[in-house]
Amino acid sequence: MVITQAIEDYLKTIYLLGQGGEVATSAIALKLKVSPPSVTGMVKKLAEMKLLRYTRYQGVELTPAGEKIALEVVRHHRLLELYLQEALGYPWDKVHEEAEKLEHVISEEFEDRIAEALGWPETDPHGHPIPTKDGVLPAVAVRELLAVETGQSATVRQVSDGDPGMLRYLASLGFFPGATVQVLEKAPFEGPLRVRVGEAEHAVGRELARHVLVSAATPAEV
Amino acid sequence: MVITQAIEDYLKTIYLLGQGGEVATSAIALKLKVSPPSVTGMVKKLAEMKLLRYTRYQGVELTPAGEKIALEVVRHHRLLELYLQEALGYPWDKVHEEAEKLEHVISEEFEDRIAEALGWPETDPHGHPIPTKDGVLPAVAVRELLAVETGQSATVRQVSDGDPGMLRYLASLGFFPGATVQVLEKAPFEGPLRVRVGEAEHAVGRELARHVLVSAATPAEV
DNA sequence: CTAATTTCTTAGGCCAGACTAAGTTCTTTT
DNA sequence: AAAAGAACTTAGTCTGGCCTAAGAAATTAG
Repeated sequence: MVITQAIEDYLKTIYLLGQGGEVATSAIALKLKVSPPSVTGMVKKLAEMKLLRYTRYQGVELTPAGEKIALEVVRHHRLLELYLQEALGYPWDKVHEEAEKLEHVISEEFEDRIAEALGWPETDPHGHPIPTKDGVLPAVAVRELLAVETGQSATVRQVSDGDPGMLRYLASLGFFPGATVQVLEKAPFEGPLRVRVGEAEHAVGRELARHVLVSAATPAEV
Repeated sequence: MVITQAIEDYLKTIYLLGQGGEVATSAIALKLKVSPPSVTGMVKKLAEMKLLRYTRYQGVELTPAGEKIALEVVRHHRLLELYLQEALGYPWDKVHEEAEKLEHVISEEFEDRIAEALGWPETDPHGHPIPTKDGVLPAVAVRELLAVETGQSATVRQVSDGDPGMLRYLASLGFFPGATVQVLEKAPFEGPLRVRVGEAEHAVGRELARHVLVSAATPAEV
């Protein structure tokens, strides 16, 4: 059973989309930028390999074996992101793209050495937890910024990567892991949020806000 | 015109085998561990792409365009080898294998950043010159250890990578770039050489000696 | 509850890059 | 210079991973 790069990419994507549930083939197609029939084909193959369970017309769910591989790839990805930033001085918004290519190629040895160089870190530059070597994803209690009550404060925990443009924009507003944010006002319907981040106040669209995850404010630690 | 990893590997291999001349398809097949027909097929395609000149039943030679790509890959490879050793503490004999995978994947940005971190180095851990960004391979005047006169001394310049076992063995005898070696005696026919490396004396087979390149002794710099 | 729409799958093909088996052409030997 | 051997190529296949076009199931609408 040979695990190709394509397979790794499917498993990783399914894992990230799936966090606790079935994943639709169309969602996978969208994320991987391939056609839906390609996904169906690959998904059948992965089911044969016992890396996931597949029910026609319904969806897909990783088996423990599939999840294990996915977590290895995610670990590689997040360690690489952090390493690129910390050791090579990559800007925040460029680490994702490079890690995307390297994650499929590095050896166990490489993984260990950068993990060591980084002091066995637990989160990547965007605040995402790094799975451990034995395939456990440290749980973090976060909720969407949208869920914060008007007037309440919270600490930014994660900012979703993927789109460098959005990431740059969020960064320009001050949304980094660790930053404190206060929700001043939520416009009704799908209107924007008024928030305070550090000194500044901004209006933030809902779509954008959905990419910011926070935990209860812990001002002391900032 | 899409340059795949396979194409990069062919061009690199042809370049390294070719240093000034035609390369036989069988040599490529041997090095890349593919069948001769596979090489013929690929070589035809590369000729179409104007990356090399190909004469049936004869051999192959890179065009400037092909050589440019080859040199980029070689630059990646050698920078990576050095980075793995210097920055991540890889042992001498393991850098090659990892670099072999990474060389096809890293971006220009990555290349620049590790080059900078290393202080724009000129040779890799095995003593091979690193091509510059604009595709020039710094010339180094070296000859085979076998060519050294009996009684003469020389400075080790390069040790060919590729086979980790051989590399480890050579290292155990003291053959690093920079080491001084004296040829004490050459057995006739294909017999071994007696050499002194540092304090120790060793008998070295011709095959092994062929992998050690030296320049005129410059004791001062050691 | 049927019809329209969306979502997913099947069918059939393409391309890259590898392979084996069966020729060619070049080289060496005698 | 003919024959034997080595080196290289052609022919025909296979596999992985993708695609489009067309059909089946599930969902939503009326």
